[in-house]
Amino acid sequence: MSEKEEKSLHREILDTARQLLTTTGYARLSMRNIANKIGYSATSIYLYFESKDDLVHALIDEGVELLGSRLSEANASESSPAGRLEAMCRAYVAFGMERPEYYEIMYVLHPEYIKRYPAEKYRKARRNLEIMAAAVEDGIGSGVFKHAEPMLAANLAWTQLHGVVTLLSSERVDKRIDPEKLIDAACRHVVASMRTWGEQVSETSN
Amino acid sequence: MSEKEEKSLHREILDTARQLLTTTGYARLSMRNIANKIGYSATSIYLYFESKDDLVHALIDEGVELLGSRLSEANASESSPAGRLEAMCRAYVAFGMERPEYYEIMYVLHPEYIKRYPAEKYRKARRNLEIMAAAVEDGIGSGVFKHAEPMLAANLAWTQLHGVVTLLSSERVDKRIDPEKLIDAACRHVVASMRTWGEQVSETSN
DNA sequence: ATTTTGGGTTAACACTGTTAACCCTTATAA
DNA sequence: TTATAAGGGTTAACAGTGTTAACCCAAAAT
Repeated sequence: MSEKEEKSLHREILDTARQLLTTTGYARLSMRNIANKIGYSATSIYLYFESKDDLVHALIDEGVELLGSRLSEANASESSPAGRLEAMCRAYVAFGMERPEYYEIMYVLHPEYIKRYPAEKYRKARRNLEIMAAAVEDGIGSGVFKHAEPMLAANLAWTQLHGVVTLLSSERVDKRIDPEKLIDAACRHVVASMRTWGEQVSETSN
Repeated sequence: MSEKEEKSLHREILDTARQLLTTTGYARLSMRNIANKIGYSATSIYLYFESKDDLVHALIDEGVELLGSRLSEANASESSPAGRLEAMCRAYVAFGMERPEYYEIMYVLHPEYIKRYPAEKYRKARRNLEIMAAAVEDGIGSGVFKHAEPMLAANLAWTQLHGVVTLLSSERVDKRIDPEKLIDAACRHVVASMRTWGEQVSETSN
């Protein structure tokens, strides 16, 4: 409270929570831990946040924003639909691997432990997927991608990337598998599948 | 203690834990909850299990076994490598969607909350992936699949399926997407990608 | 001068996993 | 037969969690 006392407690709490989250992980992000770090009592946090979930939702917001800017950046770095899509895939995985704590509260934690992300805020989160869907649509428009449903395709891509991120960063993938190779395969894979969609409707009988 | 008193407490604890897990989820699986249901004190559980993690590991064992039998069954239900692989994909996702509580403790919970699954037991869990890898190898052998690294391919398939299961069952996928369609796309997709691997090494410049 | 209010506190509740100390019955040993 | 040991269970307690209720005090408003 020496130099910047108008740095509202709301901000200070959020800053400390973020720092605690990124350094020690969600498991050790407790109201009392936050309060201790800033020299207040734990209950004073409730003057600025409805609940711990409310606080975490604010952090999720930051994460969504962060990922969004990464995706937009990747999207702008390439011109072709395929190039844009692949760049975004790599950006998505990179975000997930570099900021596992953010990723955890955003996409991993069970809704049992952390209350539902408010419906209104969903739109911003969904926007991120729509950026990818747009690239898919462009690809379809220019004929390089053959796919009937862009949203379905984008979600399929998302599940692939999400699977790679979560299994890798929870260290469940066999160590004999090179993570970089897996990531690379997944990203190239997502793009490749957009090109060849029609051929796979054939029955898998042989 | 009336009819079957030789049903050891060890078993009784495990049975109650499983029931509690599958009905109320991991979030409400506590030592005291288990103990109350069987009329013992919470600490008596420690006479039969080292810790809560130890107990959960036993449940994970069951889950691994369950999934394993499902995969084997699927593997045996078809003859062609492609058919076997696709059947296993569907079996994997079906297991994940039907038994989300098992799936959660097996593949979702952060190692921060639940201690590392013992290294020795890993082999059994890994066996499940190896069943899938075997189908991939067979496909390569018979020429229908073009892939250099079966283990990498199997892991890539795994990440795709895992992503679908986790995002769907945590209800993070937009409701306008039909879950069945997404699952179907993912499974067909995994198989299809095995057939056309060589073509995707080309640069994504257009 | 009195009242209201904003911003903070402490105490407490109901949980969690886990440990230490104890208790009682049964089986074993001297 | 008596003393000892062991098995199987208990209660009390610790350190931690999110959250609520009651309180307290200084500053602003009436």
